[in-house]
Amino acid sequence: MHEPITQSLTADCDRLGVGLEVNTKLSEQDRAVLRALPISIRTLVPDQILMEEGDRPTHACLVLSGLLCSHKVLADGGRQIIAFWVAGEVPDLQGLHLSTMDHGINALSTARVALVPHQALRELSAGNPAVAAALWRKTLIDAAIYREWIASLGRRSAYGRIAHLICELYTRFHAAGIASDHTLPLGLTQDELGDATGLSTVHVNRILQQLRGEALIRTRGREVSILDWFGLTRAGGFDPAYLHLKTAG
Amino acid sequence: MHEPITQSLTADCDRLGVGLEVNTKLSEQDRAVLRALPISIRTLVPDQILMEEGDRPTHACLVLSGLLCSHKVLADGGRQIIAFWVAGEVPDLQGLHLSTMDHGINALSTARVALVPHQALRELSAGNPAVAAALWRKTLIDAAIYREWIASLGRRSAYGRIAHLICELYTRFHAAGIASDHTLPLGLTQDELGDATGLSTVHVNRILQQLRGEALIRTRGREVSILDWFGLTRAGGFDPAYLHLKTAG
DNA sequence: CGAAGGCTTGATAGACCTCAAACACAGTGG
DNA sequence: CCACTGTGTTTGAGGTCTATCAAGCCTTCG
Repeated sequence: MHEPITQSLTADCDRLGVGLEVNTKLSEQDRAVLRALPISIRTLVPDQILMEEGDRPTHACLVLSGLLCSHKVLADGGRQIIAFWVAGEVPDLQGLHLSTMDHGINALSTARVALVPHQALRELSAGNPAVAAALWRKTLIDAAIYREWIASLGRRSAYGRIAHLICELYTRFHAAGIASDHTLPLGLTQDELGDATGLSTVHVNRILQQLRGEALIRTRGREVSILDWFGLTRAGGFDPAYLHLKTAG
Repeated sequence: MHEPITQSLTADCDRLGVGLEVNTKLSEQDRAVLRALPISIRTLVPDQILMEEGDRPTHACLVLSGLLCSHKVLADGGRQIIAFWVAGEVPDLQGLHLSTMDHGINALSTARVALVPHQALRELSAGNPAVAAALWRKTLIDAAIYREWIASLGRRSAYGRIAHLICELYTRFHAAGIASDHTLPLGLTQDELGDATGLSTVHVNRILQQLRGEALIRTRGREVSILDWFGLTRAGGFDPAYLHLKTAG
């Protein structure tokens, strides 16, 4: 917990620009504008709820560190995780133009977030088309990921879904500078993995055993190492085009 | 095919404004700007492909009449429908800021579409913040629908999924002025219904029989009538909040 | 009238879920 | 230092939901 405060705050101020640059090239001027946004920083503990369905937030939330998720709770009490959010991302960017939350957001690990007033972001967008386009583009990429999840949930087997999810998360963590060496500090329980893939905990466990048995992955605690990247992408039918990474055009 | 051309063209020119007004209030001036967009009209036959995964379109497509869908094809040949698009909607609005299509778009019925150059839409957005916000907002609502589909595919039974889809499509068709009296001119085969809900044709057929047997719906050809709206919403766990209709705030 | 596409039905198989219990591990308090 | 506790993981057995296969039927349309 004894982080070098000054350095950390500097990095924090730049986190949105860095996050957007995963997908979009920004000018130094644009990044300066983003650094100037007023933020207040908050620390979340695991499972802490940031927003709930029906809320009408006035601030957007930028993830500085840790992992957050969006989720929906169904009538029968079942939970479905809709999305994962890593450092540099804004889980509730849609709040800029939709007043009421149609899902909840909570922390999955200890996490630090920066709260930014919607008003400040809207004014910035109005005055700076390049930044507005970058933010819009980011919301479109979020939607592209939703589309891939729809395909995954609708047409992939449990085996394929989990393999695909690991591929996606590794690629995104890697692009965000959080993972390297094919090792993914995932921090998810098998229960949460099930809520994301529409499977039961028990079945997630058995699929993970299968993936380990085939020497595609290794798990140590809640960290996943990918032993055979090509094999895993084949198992999940993973093609990163839908992530629209800057490096991939 | 002998439509009254003049009247039709007038309505066509206004279709984008009318479509956006389903979710967002526009000024008369904004609608005038939208009417001034350069468009070229094209007629599609059922199953005709408009765009394929990997394409880099230069025009956006506005649906004037008929039904279109977005879909993904998986490695094993399985198909998942990602979204349905009705009159007034723009299936590939994400193309404004994402250069490469990550999914395909095709017509499900005979359909008329208007092609609008991306460049014209971008310039319009740059010069008119209200219209830009309306377009952005529409892409965010598309994403909200994706989120609901993720929850549906992940956590609802076949029975709930189909009931929910019928509720959603009736609500959207109704908002678009295409359906009324709880009768939905759906025009989908059971095969297509299965591709949207991640189910086999055979199972879709059995679920429809169940819904009919419970007097929730009636089908005549490819038209669905909802006999018991409240019962159907309960069967599907349907709450229209996620559609962010203008009338609902 | 024939052909094609879509709908319906039955039988069987398999994927995945539920329930229940044992096990592993980290954190806590005595 | 060691029970104790709680959370998460693993295992087994049985059941349910949904897929697959195969065939017959019905409607539409040329």
